Amino acid sequence: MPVNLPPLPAIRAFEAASRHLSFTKAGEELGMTQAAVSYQIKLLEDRLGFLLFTRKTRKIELTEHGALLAAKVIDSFASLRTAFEDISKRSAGHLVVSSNTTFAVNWLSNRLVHFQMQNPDIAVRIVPYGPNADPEFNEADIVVSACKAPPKGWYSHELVQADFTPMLSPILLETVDEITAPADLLKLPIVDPQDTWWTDWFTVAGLPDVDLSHLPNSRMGSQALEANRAIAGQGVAILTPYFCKTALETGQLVQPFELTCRAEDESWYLSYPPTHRNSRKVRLFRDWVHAELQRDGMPVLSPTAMVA
Amino acid sequence: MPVNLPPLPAIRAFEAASRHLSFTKAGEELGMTQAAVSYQIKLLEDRLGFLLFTRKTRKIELTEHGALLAAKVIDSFASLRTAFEDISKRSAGHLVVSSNTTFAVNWLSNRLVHFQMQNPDIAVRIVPYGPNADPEFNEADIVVSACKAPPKGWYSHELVQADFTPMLSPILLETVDEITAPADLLKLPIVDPQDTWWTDWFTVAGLPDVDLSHLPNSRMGSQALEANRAIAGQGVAILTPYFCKTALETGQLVQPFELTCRAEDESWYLSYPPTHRNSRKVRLFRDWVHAELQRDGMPVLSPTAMVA
DNA sequence: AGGTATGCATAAGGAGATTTTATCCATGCC
DNA sequence: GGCATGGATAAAATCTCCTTATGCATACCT
Repeated sequence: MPVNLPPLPAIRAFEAASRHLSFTKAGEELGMTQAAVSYQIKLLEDRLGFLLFTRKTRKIELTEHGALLAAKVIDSFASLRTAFEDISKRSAGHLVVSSNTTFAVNWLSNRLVHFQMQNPDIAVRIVPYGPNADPEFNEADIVVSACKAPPKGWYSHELVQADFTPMLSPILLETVDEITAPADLLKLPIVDPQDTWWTDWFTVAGLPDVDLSHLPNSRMGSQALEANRAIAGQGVAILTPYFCKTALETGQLVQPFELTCRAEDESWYLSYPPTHRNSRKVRLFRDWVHAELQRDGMPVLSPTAMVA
Repeated sequence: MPVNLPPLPAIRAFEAASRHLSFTKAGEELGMTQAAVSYQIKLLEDRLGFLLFTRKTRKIELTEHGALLAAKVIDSFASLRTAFEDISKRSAGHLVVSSNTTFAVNWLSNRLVHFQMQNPDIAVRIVPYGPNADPEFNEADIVVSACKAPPKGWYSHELVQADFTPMLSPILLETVDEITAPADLLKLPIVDPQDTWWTDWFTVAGLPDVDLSHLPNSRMGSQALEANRAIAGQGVAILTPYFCKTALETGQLVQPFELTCRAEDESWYLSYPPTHRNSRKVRLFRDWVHAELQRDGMPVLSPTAMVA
């Protein structure tokens, strides 16, 4: 077990005083009075058992021992300072976004490059977020997720509400006679039939009694994967149109019905711990996300709107 | 002006916690509770704006940033610790004795070697003490001096009282017919006639009216030099027999009268600042001086006797 | 499986160090 | 000689920092 150091405030005072060779100046640097520095130095001298400074009139000089010690202490403090500076710089330049796969794949992946170009000094790393996510998400600066409740205690911005409607591949669509009524969907394989969105949607569509529980459950749990299966023609998936924009535009998916539902109690949130409230990198990313959403014509809440 | 560091207690807590990877153990090492460590770490994390540890159940791990920082902080603290250890060792092994020339020449010089042999780990340096002494005496660990009052605030041990009696070279003695009465001394040159000891001695010797003020004054101010002039036959000096022991034994000086005076208000003192109260090196030297005096048959006060 | 022990988080409260304020002193400088 | 500068010191205020007490999660043991 390491040796105990003398009281740290005393060491700090000594460090500053030995650099300035002045208690007054040291006090100014440390934001305290000359008296306090004097007190701390005396404390340290008493502790060590020898004088660190010889007090001449209107100036002080380091004693032999004092000079020896000062050199090393100044050095150690310089190391400490650069250590904290470095880590601060590094932290300021590294943004870890813990994102839901859906958002990461369908939204972030092809836009992130723009953020990078706008902010070349910030290195972004995307890490998965979810029930079985790497616990590394603890180190995330920002979380983007579809949760009923964002991480408690965190600052959260609602991004978009979770709309959903069935989607399928046009190729799959051709395999059936026609899809004119919601009930027609039941002729097709259903991707992730236990997703509660299905019953919600069917209910709104006028079929409150549809029971999908007997169907094999793929339990993908991520729109990104469900969308992939739908694109691959493996079935009908219930998806958020906004996140399928590209697939819809390129004709990989079609939306057979206009009817979309909105989950009132479930939204996409961007959140971050209170400590990041004033973090530049977080602010830049948050504002960038909002700007992107706005470009897409999404009804975006004020960038500063915050959900407690 | 250097960057401000985060609160030092927080850094210290982090340093220990990152070494132990345990708040509890860190607390034990630092002599505080686990709660206090936890508090300090959180403080630091808030200050930095990112987590330093990821809290798993029953153990903690350093985050990426935390690990980076820990390496450097541990390093800096190690430097600090060795700096203080080194200076303590060095201080413990260096003894600066600020001594009156008389004591240094007549007493210390030929005995010091014994102390060195008994304590090979202590390097002794003698520096002059006196009205026109090098201001370096400020760094002295011990002062030996004949003062009416030892440095105020210092711990002081009375060594011997200042006895004095006239001394002269036997060669000088032969140049006069005979010295039988104190008044005979006046036929000889007087070394340092303004030394108040002369009038004191003559008064006790029954010649209260002797006035030496008209004599040329050499103003040596140090028994060592006065003794040298006496040995050289340049006159009669008034000296402390104990410090002339060698010269008396070898016949370089003789003491014409048994009569010695004692300066009631003037003694030889060994003193040291209160901070050295428990210093090993000071204790060893002080006790050694007492032992030497005792070997000489001097009536020595208890080694722990202290004059406030 | 249940109980216990371990390790960290948190709130409230208090003890104590640390800092400030207010002087004092010495001396360099104009 | 008078003023300004720089440090020492005592008393008082402040405000960290630490402890106590408790809760919570979970690993480990029987």
